[in-house]
Amino acid sequence: MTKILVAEDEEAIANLIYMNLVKTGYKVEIAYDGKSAADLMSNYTFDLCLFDIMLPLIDGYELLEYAKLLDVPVIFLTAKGETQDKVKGLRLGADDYVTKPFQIIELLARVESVLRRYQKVEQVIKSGNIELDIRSRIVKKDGTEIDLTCKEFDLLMLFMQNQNIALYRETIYERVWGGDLLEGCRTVDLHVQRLKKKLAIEQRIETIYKVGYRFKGV
Amino acid sequence: MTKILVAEDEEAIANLIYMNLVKTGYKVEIAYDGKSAADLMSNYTFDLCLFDIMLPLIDGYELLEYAKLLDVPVIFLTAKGETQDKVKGLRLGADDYVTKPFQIIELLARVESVLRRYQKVEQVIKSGNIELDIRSRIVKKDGTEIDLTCKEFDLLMLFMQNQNIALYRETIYERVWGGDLLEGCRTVDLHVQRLKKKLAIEQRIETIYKVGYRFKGV
DNA sequence: TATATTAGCTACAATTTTGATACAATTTAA
DNA sequence: TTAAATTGTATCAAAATTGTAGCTAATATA
Repeated sequence: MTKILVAEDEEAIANLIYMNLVKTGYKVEIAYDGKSAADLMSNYTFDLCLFDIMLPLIDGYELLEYAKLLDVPVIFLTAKGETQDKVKGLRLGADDYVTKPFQIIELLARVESVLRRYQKVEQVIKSGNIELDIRSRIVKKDGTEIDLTCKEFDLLMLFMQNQNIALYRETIYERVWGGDLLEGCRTVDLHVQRLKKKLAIEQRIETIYKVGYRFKGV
Repeated sequence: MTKILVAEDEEAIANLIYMNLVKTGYKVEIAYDGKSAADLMSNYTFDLCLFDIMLPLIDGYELLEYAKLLDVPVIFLTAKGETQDKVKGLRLGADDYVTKPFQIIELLARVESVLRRYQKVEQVIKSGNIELDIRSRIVKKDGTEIDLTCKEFDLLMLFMQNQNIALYRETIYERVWGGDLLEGCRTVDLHVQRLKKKLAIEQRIETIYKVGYRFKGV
């Protein structure tokens, strides 16, 4: 999951950003001052940072230097539309710049753009000895590649994205095949079966009688 | 010397940009409409493009697509401060965006920033015994040059820029040919086949049934 | 325990997808 | 202009995936 660090001292703006990023599917940490942001950076790995320039304790420019050191892309947020700041930010190596007040959709677009550029979008899901890479569509068990068909891969991806969650047959069908599951259709069962067999993970995919299946996480 | 293409129909702005870029030490070509810009792009290699969005004959968005095909970074210039345009531009893959009226120093900073960002991107991609130089469009295998056609080169470049990533036929078509892949069109398959044969790398381009192809990195 | 429903299993056939080759259309070069 | 190269379409064969059918085993409930 893609992790984003937001350093912003105005709580209202921080919350607005937080909610929208989370809703979009990112994992987000908030720091209300520069010191906390730096601490978070040294303890966790982030895929992207959003920094206000004017921050208590440590300002955005200093944070930027630190982020560059760690090779994490940075987008600056600032109330000042002043050109001088923009120039300084970009010269120092910020990846982008958004001026407050900004439309949230613009921020999201820039976030996406920078992430795409950096290819930091996380795409590998691990669970026990199973590893699924969404980008390459390669599945490994104990490090050795397992050859899955298209549907099998999609099914496993759904399971691994929803570990320890009961998935109704209807839900599975809808998410993997699209459309509605017809009465008496055994397609889902059959594919679950094939997946179990290929990966030899009979015990990790539990059948929930009259409901569907559940992939046990570790 | 770094070469920049400016496509801008307002002469006053074009001149302002031209003078400042030249003064900073860049080599600059000006096009007053989209068609001339496209012609220049096909005849010369640029390191960066500055495109106005609203242009006679061919608009900035179309030029962007062409530039992306040639792997040239693009900064959009536009009079419209509208968020929608910004979003559209960034989504389509523009590297940055400057709204008119802009301070020339801000434009210069963004130019510098994008160039710096791109110069980090290697112009020669190596993978095993295969070596692809984007600028000279030369491909070598075990040090000896392999003669590829235009499409074959673009295809290989896409593969080498996306090693170990499952590329959907739709994506491949969009990125190499542009536009949408029509139902039942076998063009991608055929070119992959030809590429495999010419380079004798059958084992390095894997077919992903019902999805597309994957170039195995080393 | 009996019964009805639900899920597991196997085989097979239909469909879809891909590989290979030939050939025509178009563009580029001589 | 002619020749050569590139590019895409058509066709056929081969391969893989996918879902149905039919049977058996398991489960829940009365």
